[in-house]
Amino acid sequence: MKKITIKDVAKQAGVSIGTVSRVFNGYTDIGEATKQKVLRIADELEYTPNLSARSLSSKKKRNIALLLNNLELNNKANLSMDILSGVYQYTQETDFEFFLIPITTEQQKEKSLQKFLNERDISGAVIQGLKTDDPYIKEIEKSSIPIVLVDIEIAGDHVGSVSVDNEQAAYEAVEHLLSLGHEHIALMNGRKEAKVTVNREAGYRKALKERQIEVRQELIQYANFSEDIAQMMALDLLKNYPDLTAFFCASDIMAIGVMKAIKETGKTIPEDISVVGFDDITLAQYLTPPLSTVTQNMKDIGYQAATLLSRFILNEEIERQHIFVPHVLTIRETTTERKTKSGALR
Amino acid sequence: MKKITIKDVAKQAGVSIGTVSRVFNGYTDIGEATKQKVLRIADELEYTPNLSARSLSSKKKRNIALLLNNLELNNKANLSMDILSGVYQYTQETDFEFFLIPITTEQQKEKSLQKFLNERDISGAVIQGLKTDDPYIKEIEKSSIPIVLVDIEIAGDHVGSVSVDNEQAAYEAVEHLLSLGHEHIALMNGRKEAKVTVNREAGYRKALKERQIEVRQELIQYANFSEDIAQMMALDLLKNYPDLTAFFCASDIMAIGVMKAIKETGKTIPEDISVVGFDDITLAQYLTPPLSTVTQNMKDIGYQAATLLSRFILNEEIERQHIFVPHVLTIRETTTERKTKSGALR
DNA sequence: CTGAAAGCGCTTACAG
DNA sequence: CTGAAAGCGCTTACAG
Repeated sequence: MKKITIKDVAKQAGVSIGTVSRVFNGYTDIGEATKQKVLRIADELEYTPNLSARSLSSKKKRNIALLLNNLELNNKANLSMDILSGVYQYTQETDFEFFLIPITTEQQKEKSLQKFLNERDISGAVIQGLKTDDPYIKEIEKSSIPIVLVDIEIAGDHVGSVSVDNEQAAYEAVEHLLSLGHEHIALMNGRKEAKVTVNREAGYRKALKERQIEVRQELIQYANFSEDIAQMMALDLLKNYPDLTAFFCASDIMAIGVMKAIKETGKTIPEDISVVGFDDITLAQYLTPPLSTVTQNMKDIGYQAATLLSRFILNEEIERQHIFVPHVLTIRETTTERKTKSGALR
Repeated sequence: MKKITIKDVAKQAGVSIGTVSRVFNGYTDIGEATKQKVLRIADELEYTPNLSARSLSSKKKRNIALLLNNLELNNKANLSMDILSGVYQYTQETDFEFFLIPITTEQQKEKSLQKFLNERDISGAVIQGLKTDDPYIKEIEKSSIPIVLVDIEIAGDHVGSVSVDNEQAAYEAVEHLLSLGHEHIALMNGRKEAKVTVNREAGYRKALKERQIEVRQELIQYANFSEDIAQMMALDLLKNYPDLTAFFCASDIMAIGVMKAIKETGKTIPEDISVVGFDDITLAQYLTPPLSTVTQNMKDIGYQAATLLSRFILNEEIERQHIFVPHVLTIRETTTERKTKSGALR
């Protein structure tokens, strides 16, 4: 099957290739008759413009990429696919071309972002999974490539970000626990380098402060978003601080570790210890008991990110460089009122 | 930041663009000195060849794509990301370029596979999530595009497939149940149009036959890989056939539905009813009780598929067009010996 | 070992 | 409204 090109349809239709090109690019000053004829022939021949050629010759750049950092590490939580769906849907609705580029922190050291994008004439990218100490962060700050980051905010007039309002969401989660009567609430937090870690901790502190409850530094742990580490740390916490009655975890994955630790010590969830997670990954609702958590709509995050990116690329008016996507606190069965033991604390 | 091209490095290095091109394409008949110089300059300038231009001008095609059909529907099981990792890893290890193309059954009607691939000069694709009644199946059969299908086998000398040995795996799963003393085993099967459905059913039948146990058609249900439908059907089965003591489910997602149904009827797993799933999605080990299931290594499947595809593209010797990737029966806690009631059956 | 040149499949001013 | 032509950034015979 010989590849059919613009020449073939031009010849068949008896017009020049310029004309064929024009009808395919939506030029309006084309005779209706020739336009129809070209379209008909193109259809018969099953012609589609070659995107490489187009992107080479065209000045308008309409390629956007989704860069997924450390895909395999983040795989369990399965958030990337949803973001992908959102970004992809946006490109489908508009006339952007979509590219997926998996990267790793290692690769960032070897090949600049600029190179990745130049290779494919990509005009901007949404990036997920970047940590504050990743090499690309610095590059993004000093370059002028349009970039939208998921879950991490950095400076620059060509860079935006989208996420849920992590501080507010964490605040609500902790406030939920507080309203249930819990006072000694541990925070199982993520990797210190992650922006969300800082924000979620701020929400935790704010909620406690509002209720005039002292923040106990020893109840704040950083488990690097790891189920196993969270489990270990929770075990320690449970052993050393018997007055603990609740955990707020900065990710569902860590909440799973925490729940395992709680069960290990023979306590029950939520009667003895309440747990709130963050993310609402697929797993969350299938845990026993089903996990109360902060639901983020990752597909929406992807869609919004792509939308914002396109505004940067098209040089359109930007109202806000940082977009908050709505979250909701989904209360399932890992949270309940603190049980008041006889001679309880306080 | 001006885009830097082959011309820039040629000028800087004082050579022709042809020479620069040659060093970047690994030609061996280049003076060592000029080669080093070109490389140095290219590095200083942060030059990378533009892939669009390369793919336009080059005759060798080194682009492969992963087509993911109905991504969003299959999202829960989260198998696609693993396949993606596998295919991507292969392209990284070789010098193929990787493209991801999400498609839907709807889109298949509007745009031929050929068109999708022509657009980007893609020489072959691995496709996941295709059903036997999808439009592309016919197109693949009559075209001559190198294609490797995951989980579905079709005819053609330019098409291959990779999957676990579904019949054998199902056989082992059911045999496991049989060896535990179960005799009345329901099969919660998938969508009839899926090839895996047929194969897994064959394995189920084979296992029963070997033990001379009659296959009861009424115990075989097709739940379309849906959790909810499986739940409904299992409920009916449980109601109408009280002698049932085990379920073999053709996917973990359906196993989840079945487990819900069992709990709904007040029975316990595995004491009253044993359950075996298929896939070993992330969820499986977090269920209560953790699900016994057939583990497939989807990343390996992706990697093998890409490997096979490259052989088609490069016109290399193909030993087998269908590759079986090893599976393992992972026994967790949803299966146990059939309890022998007083006056039990048989 | 290396340069000059044709060509890949398009887009887009420029004329008319 | 449409054609002719330059040009996008490369690769690759063809000479020498």
